[in-house]
Amino acid sequence: MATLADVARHAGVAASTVSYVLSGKRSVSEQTRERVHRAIEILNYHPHAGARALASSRSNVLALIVPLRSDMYVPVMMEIAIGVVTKARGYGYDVLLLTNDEGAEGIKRVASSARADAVILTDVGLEDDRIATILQIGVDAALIGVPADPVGLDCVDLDFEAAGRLCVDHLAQLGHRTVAFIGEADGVYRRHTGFAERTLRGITEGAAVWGVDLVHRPCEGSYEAAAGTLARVLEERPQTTALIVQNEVVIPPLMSLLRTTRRAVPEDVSIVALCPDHIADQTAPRLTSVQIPAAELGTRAVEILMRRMANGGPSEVQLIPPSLTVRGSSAAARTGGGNSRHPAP
Amino acid sequence: MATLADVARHAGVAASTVSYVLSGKRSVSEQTRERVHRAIEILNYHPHAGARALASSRSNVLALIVPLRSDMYVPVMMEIAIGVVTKARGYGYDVLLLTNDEGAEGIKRVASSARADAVILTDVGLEDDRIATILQIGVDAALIGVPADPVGLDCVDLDFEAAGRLCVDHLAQLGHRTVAFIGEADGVYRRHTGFAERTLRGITEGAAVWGVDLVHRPCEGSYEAAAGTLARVLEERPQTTALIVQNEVVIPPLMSLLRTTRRAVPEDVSIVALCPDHIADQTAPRLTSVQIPAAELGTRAVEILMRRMANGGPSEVQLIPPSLTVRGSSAAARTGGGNSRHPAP
DNA sequence: TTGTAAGCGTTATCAG
DNA sequence: CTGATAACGCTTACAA
Repeated sequence: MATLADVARHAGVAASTVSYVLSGKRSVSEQTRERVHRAIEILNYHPHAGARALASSRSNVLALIVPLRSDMYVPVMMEIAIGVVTKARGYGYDVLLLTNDEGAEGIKRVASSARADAVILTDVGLEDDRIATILQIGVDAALIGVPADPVGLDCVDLDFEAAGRLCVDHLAQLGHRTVAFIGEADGVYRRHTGFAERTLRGITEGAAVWGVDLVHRPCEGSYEAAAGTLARVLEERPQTTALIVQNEVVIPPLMSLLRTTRRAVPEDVSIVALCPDHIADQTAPRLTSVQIPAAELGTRAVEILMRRMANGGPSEVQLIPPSLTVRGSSAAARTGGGNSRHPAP
Repeated sequence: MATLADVARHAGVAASTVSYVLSGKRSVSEQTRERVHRAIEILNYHPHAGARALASSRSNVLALIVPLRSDMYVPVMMEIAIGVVTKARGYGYDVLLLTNDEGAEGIKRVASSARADAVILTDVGLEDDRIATILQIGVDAALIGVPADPVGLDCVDLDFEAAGRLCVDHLAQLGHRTVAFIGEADGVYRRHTGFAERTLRGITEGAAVWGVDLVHRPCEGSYEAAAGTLARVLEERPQTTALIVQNEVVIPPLMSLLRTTRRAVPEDVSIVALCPDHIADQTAPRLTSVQIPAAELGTRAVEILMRRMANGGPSEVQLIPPSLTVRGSSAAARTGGGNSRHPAP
């Protein structure tokens, strides 16, 4: 492997000049720059990342911490990761992938060993123990998700509360008065995951405002869970005309159950989902949904970090405004004073 | 941040001694080792990764290259990544996440800048341009997937050919004689993705051996695609009694379509899937399936690299034998000489 | 516009 | 069993 010194020798310049050509931190005459570049080309020179990190005390690496839990929707995670990596590369950064089983220790490790310059946290809970570590060691960080107390932290997330409200608004405007919210698995709420609780709040408040009669049912990802939850909802509240669904894996079973029990979507039951667009596009009928902008969450997190590492400045919470796309799964509620075609026995 | 020198001073020993305490590369008296460890504790010392990489010319980092294509099943990718990261940590390695949009350049970059010691490739095609790069720069690599010419390469994959044959065996033994294979999206075959072609070959050969009448239908992930594919298959070959499905995302639409058209699974149509277990468990009835051992692929890739970086030795191709789990979606074919309840008009 | 040289924090060789 | 010390390859004042 050629070193900077080799390049300098070959180009007949000082080592520092080569370095400056590469970093652009001081002006270099067109001539010598050319010569240096040629030498780099010829010798196939690649700067040694470790040496660079040592001398500059910057690793040009971002650490991305992902959960290894399986009760979260994986494709969203993956999309975030892709977004992060792609954006980071645009700034000349690489991305280190950490799982959460190292917990806060992992963050401490990569930060204090200077393996990474900054950290991106995903799946942030309302009370998240990793936050204490971040504040304590003072590593630059961006959170995807908003904790209960975001003071001094850079966060980005979909505005889930507004998203929840948006779902209710849409249904209420269509005349729906009895709505069920099929949510994430119970554990997600017990962990006080921010996005889940905020969505619930938005939906609850929206329902109160519109006078919509609402129930919330957490739901695991299996077919049985979906079946049980749906059956219970329809039995207890046969006048239900609309479903809001936040648990993406439960959408396919839900759809086929409705079909099996001969309830047409959207004629008998309207559905509004909170999910990535490509999920909403894969069902028949397509789902009216509030989009989860996963890739954008990733790229924004990177942008936040780049800004922070350059400027400093005050921390901020970025809430991305939700947008609801009307597709085929929602329609005006069956008229007739809340009666249903499927009255209780 | 405390440095090794600080620790040495605090413990009253030479810097080299501290280094040796950490690496264990030469014996140190119980006493001094204690003192050093105490100093490390007190000063909260963490070795500087860059300095280490520079001095030892090993980064202790693995690079994992993932595709950013969306026509591959994402959860499998994620599971592989989790497996890789977890296993790598066990060996003291961190994992750098690269997307394939840098292509072979990305590999070159991290390898020649010594950002990573070795590379793990996923989504390996039969003819993969990244292989040339790997061989050329001589970086240690493990491929998840097997190229057409694996000479000199370390590979690991599910034995997809055997997996395909296994599916046919199972169905044939149940008396099925007309089978459709719903495969990956057309692009996957056009890219000559190894696993897809091998599966097809296994299925084709199995069908030939058993005298099973087989059609292969590539299928995109949308509901419409699934619907179209299924409709066409059933129209053209109404005597079809079994489906082999390799495209995980079309499973939910397929199931609900069968339900809608009043074909019972497994009474009218048997289904065998090639997919991760948790997918097979999420439908009703649960799917008879050949498991895709995603996490194991990841951990094996790491093990291969660790062995290679330690020993050298000849390269190897590890094909994990498939295992078929019988669940509720497959049953004996309807008897009666291949007649169907749904004859052509 | 360019060169010189002092680190950056480890590892590993060579003595003792 | 332990200590000095020369690399490792690059960045960045400080000079010229």
